[in-house]
Amino acid sequence: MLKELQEFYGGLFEPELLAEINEVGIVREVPEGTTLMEIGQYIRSMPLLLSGVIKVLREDDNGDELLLYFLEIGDTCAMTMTCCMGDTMSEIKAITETEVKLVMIPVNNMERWTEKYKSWRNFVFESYHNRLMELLQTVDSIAFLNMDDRLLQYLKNKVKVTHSNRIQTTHQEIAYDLNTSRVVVSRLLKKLEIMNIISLGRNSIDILTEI
DNA sequence: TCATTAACACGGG
DNA sequence: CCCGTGTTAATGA
Repeated sequence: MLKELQEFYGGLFEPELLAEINEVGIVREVPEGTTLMEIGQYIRSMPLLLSGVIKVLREDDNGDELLLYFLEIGDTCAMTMTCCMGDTMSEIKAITETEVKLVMIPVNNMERWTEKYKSWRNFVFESYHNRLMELLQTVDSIAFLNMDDRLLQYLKNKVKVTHSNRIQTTHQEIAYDLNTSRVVVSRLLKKLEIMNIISLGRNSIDILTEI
């Protein structure tokens, strides 16, 4: 039995299901910055996240991207589940934010597990629910918040998923995620620095206070 | 008013 | 030198 699987999903799944996951799952270690899923791509296996962070994006025709949410340990991709069942294409793009370790589960197990294991059904429903909630929060922030607050929420989110007060990224990268320009990001970050909320460095942002 | 775009200078690796 | 950063001017929504 995989150590991480037992550790993180042991309390969630029945031993029998864990054993099945262990049997059919393929462990993959993926470096940072790898595209796991493209828009329009068909999905053949479902990932269970063991460690690391995955960034989920929406992309328009021009290639402009917008961050939807992050996936952490214990999360799975909700889009994958619908895609697997209905044999449809992915509507989103997924990139590894950090180095990631995951278990790939072939889709043909989905249906059987959903019938057989209560814990699996719950997990799927819960994942759906969580993703939907995160998505709603993102929609809210775009609809109701101005860029200052969106940026703050973004930073806060980053701190949460990376478990670090130092964010390693460029202003341009943030601008892409929030679908705005670097000038704005630089200006707002500078403002936050003057307010002693953050400290800026090259390729890094330190969060000084609890946001 | 505020975002975007283009342009430029500064400086660290 | 290259790249990330900070700023400004012009333009538009």
